[in-house]
Amino acid sequence: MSSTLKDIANKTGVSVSTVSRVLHDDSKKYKISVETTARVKSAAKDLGYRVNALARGLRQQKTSEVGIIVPDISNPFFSEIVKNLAGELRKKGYNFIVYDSDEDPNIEISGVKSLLEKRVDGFIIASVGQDFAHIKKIRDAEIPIVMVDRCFADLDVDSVSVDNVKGSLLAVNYLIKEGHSRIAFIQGLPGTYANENRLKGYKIALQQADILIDEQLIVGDDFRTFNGYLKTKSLLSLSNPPTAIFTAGDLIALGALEACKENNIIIPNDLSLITFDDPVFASYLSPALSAVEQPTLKIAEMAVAMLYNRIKNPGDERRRILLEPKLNIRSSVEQITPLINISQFNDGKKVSGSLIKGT
Amino acid sequence: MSSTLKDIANKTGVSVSTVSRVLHDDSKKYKISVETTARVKSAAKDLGYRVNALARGLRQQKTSEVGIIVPDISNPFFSEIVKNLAGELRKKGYNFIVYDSDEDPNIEISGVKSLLEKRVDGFIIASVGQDFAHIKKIRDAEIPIVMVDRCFADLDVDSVSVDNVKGSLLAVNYLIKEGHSRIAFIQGLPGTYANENRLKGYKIALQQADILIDEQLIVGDDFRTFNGYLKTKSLLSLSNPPTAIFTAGDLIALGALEACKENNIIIPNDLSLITFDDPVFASYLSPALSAVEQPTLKIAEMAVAMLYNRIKNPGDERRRILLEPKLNIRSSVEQITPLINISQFNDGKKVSGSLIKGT
DNA sequence: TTGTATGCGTTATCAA
DNA sequence: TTGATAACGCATACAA
Repeated sequence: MSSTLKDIANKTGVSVSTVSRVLHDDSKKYKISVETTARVKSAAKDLGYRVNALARGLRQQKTSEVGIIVPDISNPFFSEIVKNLAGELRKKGYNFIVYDSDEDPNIEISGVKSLLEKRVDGFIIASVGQDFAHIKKIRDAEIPIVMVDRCFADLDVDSVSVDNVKGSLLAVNYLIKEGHSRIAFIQGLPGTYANENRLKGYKIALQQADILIDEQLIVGDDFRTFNGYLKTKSLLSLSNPPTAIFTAGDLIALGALEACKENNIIIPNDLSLITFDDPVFASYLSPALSAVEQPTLKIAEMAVAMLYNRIKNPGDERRRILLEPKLNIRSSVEQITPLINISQFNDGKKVSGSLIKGT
Repeated sequence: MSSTLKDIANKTGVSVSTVSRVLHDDSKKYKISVETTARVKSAAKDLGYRVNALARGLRQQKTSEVGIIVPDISNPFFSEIVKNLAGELRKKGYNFIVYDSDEDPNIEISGVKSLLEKRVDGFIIASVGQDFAHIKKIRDAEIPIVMVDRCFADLDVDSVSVDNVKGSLLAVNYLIKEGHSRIAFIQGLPGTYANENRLKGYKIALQQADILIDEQLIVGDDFRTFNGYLKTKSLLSLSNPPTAIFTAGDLIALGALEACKENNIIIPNDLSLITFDDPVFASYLSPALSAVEQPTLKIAEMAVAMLYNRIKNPGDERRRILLEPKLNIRSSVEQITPLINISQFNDGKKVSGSLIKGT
């Protein structure tokens, strides 16, 4: 249906190359007469010419496309990331293809395969799971790639993420400061970079306050709402339930909220809640949810800048960027009278005050 | 970097065509010896062969890709739509490319252009703005397309959306039933299909109840949070402010909530609020937000089914599907004592009770 | 100032 | 049972 350079050439009586040059606005460069230029341009318009990106990509061995893969585009955090990524890429003249891996490593792998077949010029991936063979393949094929939010400790690839350990420290130290010591952690997918570091921060905070880590209080297996719901239910039914819950992601927190509502648990009176990730609607929740905010715009900016740099300077050293999280205190955490083991905390010798500034 | 059929042919000593056949699992069909088949397959693996989708698409004149364009991927409604669309398309063996038009008609137009250049096999678009020349171009080029959520009254194209008029009737009739008569409507982008029909439903509901339409109470200009915030502020400062606000979208409602909070307006005591769109977090808001729910999964299913059918049977008659909205009553609307003009409503001769069943 | 010819990687047609 | 070859649409080196 759509016309080609050849069609225009036939119609105007010039050669295909001349048409190509004109349409690239290279008329001056090749000293093509104004008259031919005009004739070609008008013919192109008449015929509704549209360049064929497949042919062009094949010929030029590049597509000006980058492939983006995220675990869950309906998760507010990722949809914001994608949105910001989109804006940044547009500025640089790149198009992009988005894949939703649905938190499934296999879908992610097939997404990578498909994008590779499409010959994208680069990748931006928030990876799921523990396995990174497919990521390594991309890197080793010298195709520019940067990991966002989720990356791998053992794989040397450009990456941008928030300092997850610090984020957890911020949240848990705050809970401790408010008198909590039975603090549960509902985690996301175990083994993932983000989850392990958030867990690590949680544990460090407790240790620094000389609070014993109770494995019963570390639960959960993915970043979805239902996980939060289910695990909150079981935490609530413990003989010695927690006084506070820290969730590893916003969707998990939503699930926790739902479980509490069902059980007539009032937050923060009966239970305190704080979460990693700070979705737009956090302040309108009931109660307004205290949360650790990630700098999504900065993450996107950095990711695109790094990808761009990698495309232009493939030889540069790889970098891992860690961005600062921010604690937003609202009203889902209540100060409680410290229990026994908190007395140890109160001589305060192990708690780093600097981490909870801003409170 | 990546190897080609030719590389494999060279390595194995067979022709390119044979390689192609083997890799298509057409060995039996062409009676290619088991030995050659094995040699080719192993060589392909060794060389890390990966089909070049550009070359294939160019040759076959089809890509098995569909282009999706939505106004705002960070809007929960659209991210859900995209997610569901993705799942449905995957089932049918289609890949897809997502575009975020950022509620900007020009970005949408350039998105269409770019996807056309990529030679996608079909489009699914939630369009922004009033102009549909670019959509018409797609249709007239006989490229399958279905519009979702937002479409055009004057353009005959396959489409799926919720019954917007009915959705508004549901919401506003409910408000009226609760005794409200000064009901404001904060609209989205004027001139868009969704907005005009939501506005229409709002007006019909008022007229049916013999409530005078006060143009002062119809405000707003886009579907974003800030619009909701700003317009709520100005509605609140009216000498005769509304007792209830109906917002045309979830983001607008969020903005309204923020404005109320700032002005110390308690919902629903001081003001009732209800919105079109029912995001996942609606029930956790403070207060739980009453909302008109759209069947996002069904919208996605229908859209993909229609697109698929259009690809297979280009000649079929075009259809416009209208899906049923659902009113979810929570706690953001308060019953108030009817004002004067509501007495007219109380003889009830014009109100269709059937529309508010489910309450 | 413009044209010719070649190749990007596939698939499909025809031939052997 | 396999191979040679043309064509998809474009960009570019080389000619003229």
